[in-house]
Amino acid sequence: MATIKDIANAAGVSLATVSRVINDGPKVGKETRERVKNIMREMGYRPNANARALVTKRSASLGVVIAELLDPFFATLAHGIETTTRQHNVQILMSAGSIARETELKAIETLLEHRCEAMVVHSKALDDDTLIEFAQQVPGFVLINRHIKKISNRCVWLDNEAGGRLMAEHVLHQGHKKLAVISSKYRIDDPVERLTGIRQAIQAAGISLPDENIEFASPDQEGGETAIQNLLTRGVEFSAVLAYNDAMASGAMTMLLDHNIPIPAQVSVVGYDDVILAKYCRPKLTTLHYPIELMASKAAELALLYASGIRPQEGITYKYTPTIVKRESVARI
Amino acid sequence: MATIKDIANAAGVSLATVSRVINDGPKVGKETRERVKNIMREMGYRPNANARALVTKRSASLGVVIAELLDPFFATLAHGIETTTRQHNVQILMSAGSIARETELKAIETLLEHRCEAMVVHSKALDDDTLIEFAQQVPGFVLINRHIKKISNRCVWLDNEAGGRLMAEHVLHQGHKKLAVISSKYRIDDPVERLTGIRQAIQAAGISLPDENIEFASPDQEGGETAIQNLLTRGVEFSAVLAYNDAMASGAMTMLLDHNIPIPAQVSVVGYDDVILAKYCRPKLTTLHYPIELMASKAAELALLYASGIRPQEGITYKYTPTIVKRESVARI
DNA sequence: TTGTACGCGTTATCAG
DNA sequence: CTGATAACGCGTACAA
Repeated sequence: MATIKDIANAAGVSLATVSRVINDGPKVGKETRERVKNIMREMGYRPNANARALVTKRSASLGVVIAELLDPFFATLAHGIETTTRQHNVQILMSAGSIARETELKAIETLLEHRCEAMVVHSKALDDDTLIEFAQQVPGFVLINRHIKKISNRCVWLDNEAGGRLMAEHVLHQGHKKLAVISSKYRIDDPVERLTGIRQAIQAAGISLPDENIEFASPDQEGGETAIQNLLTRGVEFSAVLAYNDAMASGAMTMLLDHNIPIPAQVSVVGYDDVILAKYCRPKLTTLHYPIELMASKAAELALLYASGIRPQEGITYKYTPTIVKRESVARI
Repeated sequence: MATIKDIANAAGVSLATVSRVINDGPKVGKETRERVKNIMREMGYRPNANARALVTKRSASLGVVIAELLDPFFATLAHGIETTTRQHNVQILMSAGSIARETELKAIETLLEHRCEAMVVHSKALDDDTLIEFAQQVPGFVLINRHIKKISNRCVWLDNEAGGRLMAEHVLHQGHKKLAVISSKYRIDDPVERLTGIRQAIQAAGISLPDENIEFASPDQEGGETAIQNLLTRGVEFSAVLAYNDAMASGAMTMLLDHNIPIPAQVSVVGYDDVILAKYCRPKLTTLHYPIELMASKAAELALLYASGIRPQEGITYKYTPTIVKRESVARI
């Protein structure tokens, strides 16, 4: 592959001149510029990003760490990042962290080796201190879907508690008194925050939520199915179920319908996230809209901004609030 | 960030020695090695991937070009690549091509600038010659979901025609005689190949497929809805509909159910791709399984292999065939 | 306006 | 076993 040197030789000019026309440098003769450009085109010249990154110490690329590309939630997240990086002509280095300490760490470290100064990372397995350290080390380090007070201005996150309240309030307003909750069995923050919000709303309504009305399972369709199965088996009575996410809600609906329990006629279901399947399943799922694409765009923008030298504003943070999307899975009783 | 030089100074050895311990070089004293390793750890040293790529001319990263991260099909594809690259300790450079000539080209060129010798690209907008040229230029250039004869051994693709035949044969075997087809309005190869297969099977069964029974729309849920709407409006009679993909099938089901047409009691629906939503929608979708994750893994492996210097075998190609997955959306009549 | 020379962080080739 | 030293491709002060 042709180098800057080859071009210089072919054009009968020096390396410096070629470099200048590549970067639209200031002082180059009109005709020299044209001549060099033509030669570059003829020889199919492409600047070597590695060499460039080496000397400029900037990489024009943004590192991304997410849990799992397969998951529609993360696909949406990735998409949000991709659209904004593309506008900035920035490449994405993508890694999956799998919500495992070792993997997440490895992913970030590899990104570090590539010297990308901008990163948006979704980490649930690493502890605060580790993340704070990375944030100190990398100017454009931004966390998504997590809030660490010490580095608030590097966090783009969702108010999960508010979300929990909202979903509970919605069914309460529809007259439901007996609620069931199917939550995630994984001990990360999100499920406990959402559950906390749910409890607040229920308590405020003067109702109780017995422990036996709460099921913990894997946060996917299968988990939703088994959770409902357990609830049904134990004879728990409920007219509404609040799910940890849309996948669980979908599984729940499947299992309820399999038991000839009509939705929402007999039981209402509320999801969380508003991923694509919420619109696809039947009945269409009433759920909480998680503006993850928007948040991801914001995170990417911040990462790029901070990486470019702008210091993050002190004391600020980027908190988003979910909103309820009413579709067909909730009925008034 | 500490460089190899800093480590050398701190350890009182030369650059060469440090480089050797980093790469597990052959001849280094046991104790020197330990000492250097400790210093590296203390100083938080991380090799600079850019510098390394510059001198070795190898990048330990694989470029990916797909249409759209949001689409579950591509998410699955990306996931397949990710799992195999992770095993090989290879970073992913991810780009979205949006099925647009300019964008796809730009994406590949950026990857080229990063000098990644391995790439798996999904391109529908670029012409054969352009792609062939890239294949010549990049040893590890592999196409996924496309077949170009001249570079067969760089192609991992699906036999779309066979798929079309299979889906048609399935409903024909179930006794259906009046079929409708909802296809994609985009003029890329896939829809015409699938349609060709469908036609072959129908013809072989001695049945006809009038043009008015075929609708072209955007290959998503909305397109599926409008396609069915058009069919219904025009009074076309059919007992089975073959969709271009699962999203369209899902949209079709929604619209049919909205018209109080039970599925599969009155109308059967078959999808294509077997993306995640096929299991989530109700009734669960009978569809063709597109082994895209497997294919993506294969493509990544080939790309890495070819990039490592192994020459692709002449005359070989990587053709996959879809298989029917029977769920609940097709009935015998 | 153009050219020279140095440095970015590594690897690799020689000598010792 | 270890150490100089020359690349790798490019950007950029400093000269000319």
